[in-house]
Amino acid sequence: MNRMATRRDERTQESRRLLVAAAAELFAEKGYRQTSFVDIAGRAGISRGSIPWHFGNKLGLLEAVVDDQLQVVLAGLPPGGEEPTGDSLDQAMGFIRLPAARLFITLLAEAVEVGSPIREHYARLHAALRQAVRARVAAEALPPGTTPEAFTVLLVGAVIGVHAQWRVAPEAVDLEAVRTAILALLQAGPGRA
Amino acid sequence: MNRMATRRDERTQESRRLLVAAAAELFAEKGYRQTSFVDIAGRAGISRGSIPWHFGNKLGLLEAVVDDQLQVVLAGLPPGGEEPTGDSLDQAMGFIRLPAARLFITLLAEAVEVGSPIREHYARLHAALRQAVRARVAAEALPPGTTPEAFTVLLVGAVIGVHAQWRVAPEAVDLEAVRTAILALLQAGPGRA
DNA sequence: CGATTTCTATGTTGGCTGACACAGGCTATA
DNA sequence: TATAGCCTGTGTCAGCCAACATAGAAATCG
Repeated sequence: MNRMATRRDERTQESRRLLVAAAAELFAEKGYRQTSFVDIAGRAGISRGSIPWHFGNKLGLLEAVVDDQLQVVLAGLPPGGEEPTGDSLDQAMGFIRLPAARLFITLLAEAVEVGSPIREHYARLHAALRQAVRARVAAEALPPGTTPEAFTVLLVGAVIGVHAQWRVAPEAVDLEAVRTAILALLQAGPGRA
Repeated sequence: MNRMATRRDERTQESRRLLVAAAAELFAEKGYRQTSFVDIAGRAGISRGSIPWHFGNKLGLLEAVVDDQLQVVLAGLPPGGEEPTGDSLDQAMGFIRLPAARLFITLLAEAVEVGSPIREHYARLHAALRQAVRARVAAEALPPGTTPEAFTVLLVGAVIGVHAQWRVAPEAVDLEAVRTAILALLQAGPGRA
């Protein structure tokens, strides 16, 4: 039989929630590497030492943030979303402005900036995109002149935006691929952390 | 080579000091069993959970209190103490009013009250007294009509008072016997703890 | 430049807090 | 007198905080 939820559990979940929320905001604002534990803890109103305690290390926090935001995406559009009006990827790009999408774009852009081996993950991300938009959007409609790096950034944003807008079934999006790629990209780069 | 004292050490020692001081006061006021962790923690301004954390259990705290107060006794009289003026145990009894002595008296009285097997320790305490006052006071001068329990209480108080007043050499006082007896007495009795 | 110091940020850990589990005593009810 | 429920108090432990150790970057010096 399952245990009842205790006040301890509630406190733990609340702390994690606050930290993840604060980190998501700051990562989107300043990027992953430019955001320190002090920044996050200050915004969340929790002590700095609690971050590695909860998430092991900074990458663990990023992982929690990514997973959380992917869940936000899966939850669908905000109330009042209208029916899709087009099927080109350019239109899908418009939805990159969604907060969750903004975060992923920022993270990917940062990965490119710090020189992560983004090409290694290109194929996988591309496959994820194709799988996601196969039903409604032709992946071939993407602008062909962009560099692989920028292309990938756009792809991920598109995966998110397309999914949110056209309500592609969750099974159709290989979110695990997106998640793995983002984490690997930010982990690989050299830097102060 | 020994490590430098850190702020952590200081905090630990300060917390222990506050708790021992608060416990010593409350034990002397209300007795050992009637004093709860909440009482002690409240007076010390420290959380209740810290007491067993620092001292293992309530008896560990009592042990720390006893040791601390014995050290106070060993430290000698307050400045300005005059030379001893008498050598009877009755005079020594006057010093039972010393705060440290008051604590021990209270603890022993409580041990008697809860029915600890105080007689088992009588011989040892008596020997401690004889050893302490041999140089200046005749143990045989004690009032002979008192009950063994009250007698023991008085003995311990006298050990402390005599020592403090006449500056008996520390080696002459079997403080370990006093300490052991007090702890054993309070530990043995049945009670709510 | 290279060496040295200072600064900043992360990861680790000792110490503290308060929720929880449990035991023993007390009270109410039959 | 039994029995059940309540209350009080101790001991344990997950969670949190902040000091400490350390590494890498940046600044400063020779």
